[in-house]
Amino acid sequence: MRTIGKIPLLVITGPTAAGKTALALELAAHRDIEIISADSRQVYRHMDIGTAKASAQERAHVAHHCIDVVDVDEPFSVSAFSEMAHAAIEDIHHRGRLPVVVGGTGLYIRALTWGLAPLPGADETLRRKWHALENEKKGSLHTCLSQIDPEMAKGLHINDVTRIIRALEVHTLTGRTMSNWQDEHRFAERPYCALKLAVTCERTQLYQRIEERVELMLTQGLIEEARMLLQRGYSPELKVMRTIGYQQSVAYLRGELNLAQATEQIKRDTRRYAKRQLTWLRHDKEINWLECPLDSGSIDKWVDKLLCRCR
RNA sequence: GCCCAGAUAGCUCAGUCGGUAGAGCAGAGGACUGAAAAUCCUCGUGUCGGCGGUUCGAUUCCGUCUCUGGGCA
Repeated sequence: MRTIGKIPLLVITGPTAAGKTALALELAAHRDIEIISADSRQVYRHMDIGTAKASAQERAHVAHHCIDVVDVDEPFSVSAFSEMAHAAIEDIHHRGRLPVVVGGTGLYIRALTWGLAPLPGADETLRRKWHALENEKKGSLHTCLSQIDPEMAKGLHINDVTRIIRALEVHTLTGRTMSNWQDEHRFAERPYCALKLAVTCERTQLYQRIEERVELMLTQGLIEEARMLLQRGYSPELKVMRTIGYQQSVAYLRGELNLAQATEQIKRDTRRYAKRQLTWLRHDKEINWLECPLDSGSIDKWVDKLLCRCR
């Protein structure tokens, strides 16, 4: 793999609540860096507490990118993120600083470091049409896909409607099958000289950290924040409103859950989310794992290694 | 102290007219190319409270002990 001459990029990932932000901020204290958030929810304005964004003070110390860039009812996607992040990275590098990607959205990090097939974006009209079709007759989309793109259909469960629709969409919009595009792309791009770190903890400890964080979010006013989003006119039906923490807060505000139930569900769903993140990260062989009580200063070695490797 | 009801998976409980047991939740594992904090799939062995007895065989029936509720004193 050719890395010489490419922009050096540090990536800090890991499951939620493992301490990614803290690590990045520690690094910022004595290195000239800027942070690119790789977090599919921190991009939204007015979702601060529930997404554990770095505070205004923290952001005053280090420049942060890809945070607060869209409103809750605006469309956003991996590709929008990629474009934005690529531009930020290039800019940071040209200003002589080290770009550091920090976040737990695996797909965003993959797209950023391994590229993204040049596929068209979402077509809501098509999606609505197919959803209606599937509702009429369960399994009909999978049958349809197996005629168009049998290879893709074989790898997708009949109930995985999201991906089945995407595959149909790509075929309709490009005239080529999804599996064809994927075979061609294979996440084989390497636009940066990247070093990936993932912070993690022993499972019980991670779950304890999650519990503490959820409690903290609630005392910081997570439910009020959700109320504000509703007051701004955002429908609870929006995909983004189904985000962990907000979904349950809305249910509480509507009287569908009591506070204890809402709290328990937020904790549970966050645990499950962390588990899914770990599943995703586990098979990225480029990742260097850091065990969670991190001794301070340990990250410097990695930065030195990165800079040396990418010289 | 006496009476009653319980004791079965991490939790709540079902069940076995005697042939060593199963749901929900929790949890675990996996998938993932413009919805990704979303979405989708798979996974249930546990001294059936302890010790005796009856029986070819007891988690199930009987006795006893321990513990937990509730009631009466």
